[in-house]
Amino acid sequence: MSLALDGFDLKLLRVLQDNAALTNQEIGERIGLSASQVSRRRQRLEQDGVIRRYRATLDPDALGLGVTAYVGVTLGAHSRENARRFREMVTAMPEVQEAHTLTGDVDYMLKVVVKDLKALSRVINDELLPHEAVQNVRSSIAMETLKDDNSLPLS
Amino acid sequence: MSLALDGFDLKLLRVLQDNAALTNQEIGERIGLSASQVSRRRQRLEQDGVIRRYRATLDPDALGLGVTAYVGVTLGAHSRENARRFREMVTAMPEVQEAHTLTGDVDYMLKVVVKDLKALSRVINDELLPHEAVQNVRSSIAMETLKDDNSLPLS
DNA sequence: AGTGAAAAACAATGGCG
DNA sequence: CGCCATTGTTTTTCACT
Repeated sequence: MSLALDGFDLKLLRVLQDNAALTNQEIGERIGLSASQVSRRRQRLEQDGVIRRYRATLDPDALGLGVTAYVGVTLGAHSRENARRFREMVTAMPEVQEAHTLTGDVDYMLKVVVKDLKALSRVINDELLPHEAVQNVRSSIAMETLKDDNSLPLS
Repeated sequence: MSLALDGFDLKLLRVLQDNAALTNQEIGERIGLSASQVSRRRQRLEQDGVIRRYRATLDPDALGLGVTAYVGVTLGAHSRENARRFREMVTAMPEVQEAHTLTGDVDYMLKVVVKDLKALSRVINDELLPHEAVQNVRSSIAMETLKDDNSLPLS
Protein backbone atom coordinates (compact mmCIF):
# COMPACT_ATOMS: atom_id res chain seq x y z
CA MET A 1 0.00 0.00 0.00
CA SER A 2 1.51 3.25 -1.13
CA LEU A 3 1.16 6.31 1.07
CA ALA A 4 0.16 9.60 -0.39
CA LEU A 5 3.19 11.84 -0.61
CA ASP A 6 2.71 15.30 -2.01
CA GLY A 7 5.31 17.63 -3.44
CA PHE A 8 6.22 19.06 -0.05
CA ASP A 9 6.83 15.59 1.34
CA LEU A 10 9.12 14.73 -1.53
CA LYS A 11 11.06 17.94 -1.16
CA LEU A 12 11.33 17.39 2.56
CA LEU A 13 12.58 13.83 2.10
CA ARG A 14 15.07 14.98 -0.46
CA VAL A 15 16.51 17.52 1.95
CA LEU A 16 16.56 15.16 4.91
CA GLN A 17 18.18 12.43 2.91
CA ASP A 18 20.91 14.84 2.01
CA ASN A 19 21.29 16.66 5.31
CA ALA A 20 19.44 15.75 8.45
CA ALA A 21 21.36 18.22 10.58
CA LEU A 22 19.37 21.20 9.35
CA THR A 23 16.84 22.78 11.66
CA ASN A 24 13.17 22.71 10.73
CA GLN A 25 13.47 26.43 10.17
CA GLU A 26 16.28 25.98 7.65
CA ILE A 27 14.48 23.15 5.92
CA GLY A 28 11.36 25.27 5.72
CA GLU A 29 13.27 28.04 3.99
CA ARG A 30 14.53 25.61 1.39
CA ILE A 31 11.25 23.97 0.55
CA GLY A 32 8.88 26.86 1.14
CA LEU A 33 7.19 25.76 4.34
CA SER A 34 7.01 27.08 7.88
CA ALA A 35 9.03 25.39 10.57
CA SER A 36 5.94 24.11 12.33
CA GLN A 37 4.67 22.44 9.19
CA VAL A 38 8.04 20.87 8.59
CA SER A 39 7.89 19.49 12.11
CA ARG A 40 4.43 18.04 11.59
CA ARG A 41 5.29 16.45 8.26
CA ARG A 42 8.47 14.98 9.61
CA GLN A 43 6.64 13.35 12.43
CA ARG A 44 4.13 11.90 10.05
CA LEU A 45 6.80 10.56 7.73
CA GLU A 46 8.66 9.02 10.66
CA GLN A 47 5.46 7.51 12.00
CA ASP A 48 4.58 6.08 8.61
CA GLY A 49 8.00 4.51 8.26
CA VAL A 50 8.97 6.47 5.18
CA ILE A 51 11.84 7.83 7.25
CA ARG A 52 13.50 4.79 8.76
CA ARG A 53 16.17 6.37 10.87
CA TYR A 54 18.72 9.11 11.17
CA ARG A 55 22.37 8.26 11.08
CA ALA A 56 25.81 9.74 10.88
CA THR A 57 27.83 8.94 7.78
CA LEU A 58 31.46 8.36 8.65
CA ASP A 59 34.58 8.74 6.56
CA PRO A 60 36.11 5.31 5.90
CA ASP A 61 39.57 6.74 5.27
CA ALA A 62 39.57 8.66 8.55
CA LEU A 63 38.86 5.36 10.26
CA GLY A 64 41.63 3.53 8.46
CA LEU A 65 39.23 1.55 6.29
CA GLY A 66 40.98 1.68 2.97
CA VAL A 67 39.61 -1.32 1.10
CA THR A 68 36.14 -1.80 -0.32
CA ALA A 69 35.45 -5.05 -2.13
CA TYR A 70 32.57 -6.86 -3.72
CA VAL A 71 32.60 -10.51 -2.90
CA GLY A 72 30.52 -12.97 -4.88
CA VAL A 73 29.74 -16.17 -3.04
CA THR A 74 28.52 -19.40 -4.53
CA LEU A 75 27.04 -21.96 -2.20
CA GLY A 76 27.66 -25.66 -2.67
CA ALA A 77 25.05 -27.73 -0.95
CA HIS A 78 21.84 -25.77 -1.25
CA SER A 79 20.18 -27.17 1.80
CA ARG A 80 17.83 -24.90 3.68
CA GLU A 81 19.87 -25.27 6.81
CA ASN A 82 23.17 -24.45 5.14
CA ALA A 83 21.75 -21.34 3.57
CA ARG A 84 20.25 -20.22 6.83
CA ARG A 85 23.54 -20.54 8.66
CA PHE A 86 25.40 -18.73 5.94
CA ARG A 87 22.95 -15.86 6.12
CA GLU A 88 23.28 -15.66 9.85
CA MET A 89 27.04 -15.49 9.63
CA VAL A 90 27.03 -12.83 6.97
CA THR A 91 24.45 -10.71 8.76
CA ALA A 92 26.57 -10.75 11.89
CA MET A 93 29.83 -9.82 10.18
CA PRO A 94 30.60 -6.15 10.78
CA GLU A 95 32.82 -5.95 7.69
CA VAL A 96 29.82 -6.73 5.51
CA GLN A 97 27.95 -3.58 4.54
CA GLU A 98 25.50 -5.16 2.18
CA ALA A 99 24.43 -8.66 1.34
CA HIS A 100 21.99 -9.65 -1.36
CA THR A 101 20.98 -12.77 -3.19
CA LEU A 102 21.28 -12.15 -6.87
CA THR A 103 19.94 -13.47 -10.11
CA GLY A 104 22.66 -14.97 -12.27
CA ASP A 105 25.54 -17.27 -11.63
CA VAL A 106 26.49 -15.99 -8.17
CA ASP A 107 24.32 -16.79 -5.17
CA TYR A 108 25.28 -13.93 -2.88
CA MET A 109 26.93 -10.60 -3.39
CA LEU A 110 28.58 -8.96 -0.41
CA LYS A 111 29.95 -5.47 -0.08
CA VAL A 112 32.85 -5.61 2.31
CA VAL A 113 34.83 -2.76 3.87
CA VAL A 114 38.06 -3.49 5.69
CA LYS A 115 41.34 -1.88 6.66
CA ASP A 116 43.59 -3.42 4.05
CA LEU A 117 44.07 -6.38 1.75
CA LYS A 118 45.32 -8.51 4.57
CA ALA A 119 42.07 -7.96 6.41
CA LEU A 120 40.15 -8.81 3.25
CA SER A 121 42.09 -11.99 2.91
CA ARG A 122 41.32 -12.83 6.50
CA VAL A 123 37.61 -12.32 5.90
CA ILE A 124 37.62 -14.48 2.82
CA ASN A 125 39.97 -17.24 3.89
CA ASP A 126 39.18 -17.44 7.58
CA GLU A 127 35.50 -16.66 7.61
CA LEU A 128 33.77 -17.17 4.30
CA LEU A 129 35.60 -20.08 2.71
CA PRO A 130 35.72 -22.30 5.82
CA HIS A 131 31.95 -22.17 6.05
CA GLU A 132 30.59 -25.52 4.99
CA ALA A 133 27.91 -24.06 2.77
CA VAL A 134 30.37 -22.04 0.73
CA GLN A 135 31.69 -23.54 -2.45
CA ASN A 136 33.38 -20.65 -4.14
CA VAL A 137 34.29 -17.03 -3.48
CA ARG A 138 35.33 -14.43 -5.96
CA SER A 139 36.25 -10.92 -4.96
CA SER A 140 36.73 -7.67 -6.85
CA ILE A 141 38.38 -4.74 -5.19
CA ALA A 142 37.12 -1.22 -5.66
CA MET A 143 40.01 0.77 -7.06
CA GLU A 144 38.16 4.03 -7.24
CA THR A 145 34.81 5.04 -5.84
CA LEU A 146 32.93 7.57 -7.93
CA LYS A 147 29.81 7.59 -5.87
CA ASP A 148 28.80 5.90 -2.66
CA ASP A 149 26.00 7.94 -1.18
CA ASN A 150 23.13 5.48 -1.33
CA SER A 151 20.61 8.24 -1.91
CA LEU A 152 17.27 7.03 -3.17
CA PRO A 153 15.91 8.71 -6.28
CA LEU A 154 12.80 10.70 -5.36
CA SER A 155 10.70 11.41 -8.40
CA MET B 1 47.90 11.74 9.54
CA SER B 2 45.63 9.31 11.23
CA LEU B 3 43.69 11.13 13.89
CA ALA B 4 43.81 9.89 17.42
CA LEU B 5 40.49 8.36 18.34
CA ASP B 6 40.13 7.07 21.86
CA GLY B 7 37.61 4.59 23.20
CA PHE B 8 35.01 7.27 23.85
CA ASP B 9 35.27 8.50 20.28
CA LEU B 10 34.76 5.02 18.91
CA LYS B 11 31.77 4.39 21.14
CA LEU B 12 30.32 7.72 20.18
CA LEU B 13 30.79 7.04 16.49
CA ARG B 14 29.24 3.63 16.84
CA VAL B 15 26.15 5.11 18.44
CA LEU B 16 25.85 7.97 15.97
CA GLN B 17 26.29 5.69 13.02
CA ASP B 18 23.41 3.63 14.30
CA ASN B 19 21.13 6.39 15.54
CA ALA B 20 21.83 10.06 15.12
CA ALA B 21 18.46 11.11 16.51
CA LEU B 22 19.51 10.51 20.10
CA THR B 23 20.16 13.51 22.29
CA ASN B 24 23.63 14.13 23.64
CA GLN B 25 22.21 13.30 27.03
CA GLU B 26 21.01 9.88 25.86
CA ILE B 27 24.25 9.18 24.07
CA GLY B 28 26.15 10.16 27.18
CA GLU B 29 24.22 7.65 29.24
CA ARG B 30 25.10 4.89 26.80
CA ILE B 31 28.77 5.58 26.56
CA GLY B 32 29.42 6.91 30.05
CA LEU B 33 29.99 10.59 29.37
CA SER B 34 28.22 13.83 30.23
CA ALA B 35 26.14 15.58 27.60
CA SER B 36 28.60 18.43 27.37
CA GLN B 37 31.49 16.13 26.60
CA VAL B 38 29.45 14.33 23.99
CA SER B 39 28.74 17.70 22.40
CA ARG B 40 32.39 18.72 22.46
CA ARG B 41 33.60 15.43 21.00
CA ARG B 42 30.95 15.47 18.33
CA GLN B 43 32.02 18.88 17.21
CA ARG B 44 35.61 17.78 17.03
CA LEU B 45 34.74 14.68 15.02
CA GLU B 46 32.63 16.74 12.64
CA GLN B 47 35.38 19.31 12.29
CA ASP B 48 37.97 16.64 11.62
CA GLY B 49 35.79 15.07 8.96
CA VAL B 50 35.42 11.75 10.70
CA ILE B 51 31.70 12.45 10.71
CA ARG B 52 30.87 13.41 7.16
CA ARG B 53 27.22 14.22 7.46
CA TYR B 54 23.91 13.33 9.05
CA ARG B 55 21.20 11.91 6.90
CA ALA B 56 17.78 10.35 7.00
CA THR B 57 17.54 6.79 5.75
CA LEU B 58 14.37 6.26 3.77
CA ASP B 59 12.38 3.13 3.12
CA PRO B 60 12.67 2.18 -0.57
CA ASP B 61 9.44 0.21 -0.52
CA ALA B 62 7.48 3.09 0.94
CA LEU B 63 8.71 5.16 -1.98
CA GLY B 64 7.77 2.58 -4.57
CA LEU B 65 11.36 1.60 -5.27
CA GLY B 66 11.11 -2.15 -5.54
CA VAL B 67 14.13 -3.12 -7.60
CA THR B 68 17.78 -3.09 -6.61
CA ALA B 69 20.30 -4.26 -9.17
CA TYR B 70 24.02 -4.49 -9.62
CA VAL B 71 25.09 -3.48 -13.06
CA GLY B 72 28.53 -4.33 -14.36
CA VAL B 73 29.71 -2.10 -17.16
CA THR B 74 32.56 -2.77 -19.56
CA LEU B 75 33.90 0.14 -21.55
CA GLY B 76 34.97 -0.25 -25.14
CA ALA B 77 37.33 2.49 -26.19
CA HIS B 78 39.39 3.28 -23.14
CA SER B 79 40.19 6.85 -24.05
CA ARG B 80 40.58 9.30 -21.23
CA GLU B 81 37.80 11.43 -22.62
CA ASN B 82 35.35 8.58 -22.97
CA ALA B 83 35.94 7.43 -19.45
CA ARG B 84 35.54 10.93 -18.11
CA ARG B 85 32.19 11.38 -19.81
CA PHE B 86 30.96 8.03 -18.63
CA ARG B 87 31.85 8.90 -15.07
CA GLU B 88 30.09 12.20 -15.32
CA MET B 89 26.95 10.57 -16.57
CA VAL B 90 26.94 7.92 -13.90
CA THR B 91 27.63 10.39 -11.12
CA ALA B 92 24.67 12.46 -12.22
CA MET B 93 22.21 9.57 -12.47
CA PRO B 94 19.92 9.57 -9.44
CA GLU B 95 19.15 5.87 -9.85
CA VAL B 96 22.80 5.05 -9.24
CA GLN B 97 23.52 4.64 -5.54
CA GLU B 98 27.08 3.52 -5.87
CA ALA B 99 29.65 3.41 -8.62
CA HIS B 100 33.11 1.92 -8.37
CA THR B 101 35.85 0.86 -10.70
CA LEU B 102 36.76 -2.70 -9.95
CA THR B 103 39.62 -5.07 -10.40
CA GLY B 104 38.75 -7.98 -12.62
CA ASP B 105 36.95 -8.32 -15.89
CA VAL B 106 34.34 -5.61 -15.36
CA ASP B 107 35.32 -1.95 -15.49
CA TYR B 108 32.55 -0.42 -13.43
CA MET B 109 30.09 -1.77 -10.93
CA LEU B 110 26.93 0.23 -10.31
CA LYS B 111 24.32 -0.25 -7.66
CA VAL B 112 21.02 0.87 -9.08
CA VAL B 113 17.67 1.35 -7.35
CA VAL B 114 14.53 1.84 -9.39
CA LYS B 115 10.78 1.38 -9.26
CA ASP B 116 10.47 -1.78 -11.32
CA LEU B 117 12.07 -3.86 -14.03
CA LYS B 118 10.77 -1.58 -16.71
CA ALA B 119 12.60 1.31 -15.11
CA LEU B 120 15.74 -0.80 -14.88
CA SER B 121 15.44 -1.61 -18.54
CA ARG B 122 15.10 2.07 -19.30
CA VAL B 123 18.24 2.87 -17.36
CA ILE B 124 20.22 0.16 -19.11
CA ASN B 125 18.89 0.47 -22.63
CA ASP B 126 18.22 4.19 -22.83
CA GLU B 127 21.02 5.57 -20.71
CA LEU B 128 23.93 3.21 -20.23
CA LEU B 129 24.09 1.27 -23.48
CA PRO B 130 23.67 4.24 -25.83
CA HIS B 131 26.72 5.89 -24.30
CA GLU B 132 29.55 5.68 -26.77
CA ALA B 133 32.10 4.54 -24.22
CA VAL B 134 30.01 1.57 -23.13
CA GLN B 135 30.68 -1.76 -24.74
CA ASN B 136 28.80 -4.17 -22.59
CA VAL B 137 26.39 -4.18 -19.66
CA ARG B 138 25.46 -7.04 -17.44
CA SER B 139 22.95 -6.74 -14.65
CA SER B 140 22.02 -8.90 -11.70
CA ILE B 141 18.88 -8.22 -9.75
CA ALA B 142 18.77 -8.43 -5.98
CA MET B 143 16.12 -10.97 -5.15
CA GLU B 144 16.49 -10.69 -1.43
CA THR B 145 18.41 -8.20 0.66
CA LEU B 146 19.82 -9.60 3.87
CA LYS B 147 21.65 -6.50 4.90
CA ASP B 148 21.92 -3.04 3.47
CA ASP B 149 22.94 -0.74 6.27
CA ASN B 150 26.35 0.39 5.11
CA SER B 151 27.64 0.63 8.64
CA LEU B 152 31.38 0.82 8.90
CA PRO B 153 33.10 -1.61 11.24
CA LEU B 154 34.62 0.29 14.15
CA SER B 155 37.30 -1.72 15.84
C1' DA C 1 40.84 14.79 30.59
C1' DG C 2 36.12 15.44 32.91
C1' DT C 3 31.35 17.55 35.50
C1' DG C 4 27.37 20.43 36.29
C1' DA C 5 24.61 24.54 35.77
C1' DA C 6 23.26 28.57 33.11
C1' DA C 7 22.19 30.61 28.63
C1' DA C 8 20.81 30.19 23.95
C1' DA C 9 18.67 27.67 20.35
C1' DC C 10 15.33 24.55 18.90
C1' DA C 11 11.25 21.37 18.51
C1' DA C 12 6.63 20.53 19.25
C1' DT C 13 1.81 21.95 20.11
C1' DG C 14 -2.34 24.55 20.06
C1' DG C 15 -5.20 28.37 18.41
C1' DC C 16 -6.45 31.26 14.75
C1' DG C 17 -6.97 32.99 10.00
C1' DC D 1 -1.17 25.72 5.08
C1' DG D 2 0.88 30.25 7.47
C1' DC D 3 1.53 32.62 11.54
C1' DC D 4 2.16 33.38 16.35
C1' DA D 5 2.82 32.20 21.13
C1' DT D 6 3.99 28.91 24.54
C1' DT D 7 6.20 25.15 26.68
C1' DG D 8 9.57 21.75 27.31
C1' DT D 9 13.98 19.90 25.45
C1' DT D 10 18.30 20.09 23.89
C1' DT D 11 22.63 22.05 22.68
C1' DT D 12 26.29 24.79 23.75
C1' DT D 13 29.13 27.57 26.61
C1' DC D 14 31.28 28.71 30.90
C1' DA D 15 33.19 28.11 35.46
C1' DC D 16 35.35 24.76 37.96
C1' DT D 17 37.94 20.22 39.10
